[in-house]
Amino acid sequence: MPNTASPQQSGIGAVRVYPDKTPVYYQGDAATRIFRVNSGVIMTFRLLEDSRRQITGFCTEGEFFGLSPDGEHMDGAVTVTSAGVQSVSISALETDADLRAQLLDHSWRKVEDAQNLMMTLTKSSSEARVAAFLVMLAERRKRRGAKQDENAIEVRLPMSRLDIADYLGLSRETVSRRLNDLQGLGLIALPDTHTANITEIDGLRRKAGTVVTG
Amino acid sequence: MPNTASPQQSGIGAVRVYPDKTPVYYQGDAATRIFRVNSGVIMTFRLLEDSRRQITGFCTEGEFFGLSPDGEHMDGAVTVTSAGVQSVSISALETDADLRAQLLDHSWRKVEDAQNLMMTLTKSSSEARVAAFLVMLAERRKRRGAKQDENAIEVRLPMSRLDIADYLGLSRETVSRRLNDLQGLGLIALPDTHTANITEIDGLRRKAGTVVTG
DNA sequence: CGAAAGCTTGACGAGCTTCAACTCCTGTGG
DNA sequence: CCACAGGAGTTGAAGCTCGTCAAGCTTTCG
Repeated sequence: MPNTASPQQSGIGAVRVYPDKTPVYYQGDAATRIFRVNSGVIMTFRLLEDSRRQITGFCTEGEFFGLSPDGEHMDGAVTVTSAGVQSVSISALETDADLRAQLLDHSWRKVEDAQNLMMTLTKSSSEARVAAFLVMLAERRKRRGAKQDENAIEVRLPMSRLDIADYLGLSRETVSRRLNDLQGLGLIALPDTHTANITEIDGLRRKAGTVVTG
Repeated sequence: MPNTASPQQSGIGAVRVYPDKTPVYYQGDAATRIFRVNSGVIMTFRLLEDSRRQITGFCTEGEFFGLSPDGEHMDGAVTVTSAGVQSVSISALETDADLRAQLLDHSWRKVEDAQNLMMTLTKSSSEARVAAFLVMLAERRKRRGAKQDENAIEVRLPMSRLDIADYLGLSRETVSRRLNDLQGLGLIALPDTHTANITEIDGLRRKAGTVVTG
């Protein structure tokens, strides 16, 4: 593992840039480092024996991933887009109290996100799930300070339909259908496969029922 | 709030005993304390506007609950059985490094559990979910040092069928049907509604596919 | 420019939810 | 002591949503 020299900033060590669709670590790997997204999008996922997949999260700028209690990664991580990733040895936790505090806060949020996702997965129709997914992405863009007209939020969908499906617990066909339905209802526009223009965020929220904040 | 004097053990403060089916805190309450189960069973859940419910976990001896990043509880908590609960002010985190370390570890496990549950919820048939639920309870009993014959594990089901349903994302009718199916297959016996005797844990595991460890 | 991968659309069937009726158990009051 | 009411659980029947299979279409990339 070729690690570049580490700029010491708040306990954060080596920085590295990955091309898109590149693994960062594999499920089952020894968990020796903690990761944080600098730029781009990372997704984490778990695999079953029969090669089914649950995507457990899409991580964007500022988010931690790769946390593991037992020294072994329970999920895998790949880049969706090209991404910059910081990492720090897990042993740095011993000495860096600030990092520990950050991680504790972040972990609680992760639990919250996971529970939100559970609500979406069990209690919602396919339409509600897809709507919730779009709302989540819109919220995330807004949080990142993308100041824009409320009535034409452009959301990027760098991941494939199958990725979305495996996140929402649906088939790729259903994702495709529901996206088109929402377009037919005039809530969104789909100029190309990887872009969604939200024209009625309120209507979308109503469809979503519960907002996924993860 | 009648808090008894606090036995200081590893930063854990006030102890309190609740009868069964008693709220410990409500969704939306200010999160000023952190809780830990001393005895009995607690369940945490989230509500939607339309009064649907997702049970996010059943907590038994030793488990923490009520962790919240934003000073407000995102879930509610009630006792399933009569239960002893320790609690400590959230401000104790500042001074107690040992508690912080425990919580960080516990939080990561919670994320893992939530993700396991997600796998179960999205990728499994109703039969697999119910089987996974029973295996989870059996594992938990074993972990608690209940040394017993592998071929007659008695599992208590103190929660209602609806509670199980809301945990597994099913209807109570389906839970009922699948439990009876498993009994018909000779994998379990149901002497009464709140007891399941697992007679073939391996067969049950096979049905479950993925084991829920939460 | 052509091949491969990703996406969409249609038809069909399985599995779960919903609705409804009935049973069982518990507790309460006459 | 028994009748009755209410909640929880079970069981049956019908309907709908979503997954699966299959074919056609579009985008991407060498």
